Amino acid sequence: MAGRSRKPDGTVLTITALGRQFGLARSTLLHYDKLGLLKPTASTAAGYRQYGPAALARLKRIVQLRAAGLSLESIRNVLDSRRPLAEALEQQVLLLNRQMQSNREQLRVASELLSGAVRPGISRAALTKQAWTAMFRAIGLSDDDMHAWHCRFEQDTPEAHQRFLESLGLGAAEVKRIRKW
Amino acid sequence: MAGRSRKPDGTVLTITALGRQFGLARSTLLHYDKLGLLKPTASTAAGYRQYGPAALARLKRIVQLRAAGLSLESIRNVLDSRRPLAEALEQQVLLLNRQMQSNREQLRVASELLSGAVRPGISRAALTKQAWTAMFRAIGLSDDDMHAWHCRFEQDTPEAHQRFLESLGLGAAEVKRIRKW
DNA sequence: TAAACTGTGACGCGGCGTAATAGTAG
DNA sequence: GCTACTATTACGCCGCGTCACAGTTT
Repeated sequence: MAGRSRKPDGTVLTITALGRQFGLARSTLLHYDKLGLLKPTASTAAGYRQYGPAALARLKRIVQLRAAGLSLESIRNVLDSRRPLAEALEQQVLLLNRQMQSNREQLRVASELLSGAVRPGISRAALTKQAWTAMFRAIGLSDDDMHAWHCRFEQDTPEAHQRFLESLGLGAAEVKRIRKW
Repeated sequence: MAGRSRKPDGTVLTITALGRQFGLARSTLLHYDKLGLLKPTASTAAGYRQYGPAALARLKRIVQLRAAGLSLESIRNVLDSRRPLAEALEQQVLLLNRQMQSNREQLRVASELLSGAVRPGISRAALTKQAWTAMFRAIGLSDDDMHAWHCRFEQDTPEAHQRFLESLGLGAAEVKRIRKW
């Protein structure tokens, strides 16, 4: 019995079975194998891929990191300890912010074209920022109140604060300035 | 002179010159030609592409629509009147919203992994929404004040209001609810 | 003649999906 | 022998960038 219980999970899966466990297609796992991202634990005499518990655990991490949008190459570097995880994630956050910035810009252009070129003079950033401060004043907040509000936001959830400022279309410089303020 | 002044712009550009006018690479225009998106107006005896005013105008629209993120295929359909512009733009807005949703989700996952799996029970949406209301209360706003604030935001810049609510990670249903409120 | 252009065609990127063909397991 | 798997190889997508090689213009 000790021999049986020593190994907590002796399951060995074929490629399609493993895919089903994670909602992935067979072609995906074939691709990962070819890239060297996820190699099968062993092979049968006929060359069938066999995935053991170790491969299963590795795939779990792969799926997790892909959910954060990391490239397969980057994931491989992290899992093979060629690169610290935190570094890859921080870079990924920067990349995602750039992408969202780009998406916002495209959304703005599409909206403008849809409505037939609205107020092309004033930049959207200024508009949105102005609208915000105007609304804060409308509910009776002074500049000091706004300052206090930013401080609280920054201390509470700095990351959300960052994203909020960026969502106004502000440049990196101004975001930094306000967060230090 | 009448013959000269009848045509307002007789400029004919070579491929690289045209590219410089729009900040595009030669390879880009070669690509557009191959796709049938932008054909040169004429050709020299040696086969050199020549772009006239009409091509210039068309390229201007192409650049504009690409700034909204439309695919080259979609742009071609619009410019060749196989598809109404508004329809393509509306579909593009939907696509961009999906992409931003996806980006937000990836950003959330990346942040969670960075901070070492923080409170996996509570959803990020709830957290962010809670943080927001908490901060509003912290500066002395009542529920009625918040209501008034949302109303103002919605009337002023409904689109920005929509994006702001989505940036909190709220689902489409809740966004709709608040906007109607 | 040399530099700076032009043409065409092919390959590469990322992350797989989709055949096509042939062998294997139950 | 039938069906459901498996293997490998190659091509397609999108929007170009980047050779490589040859001809043209200045």
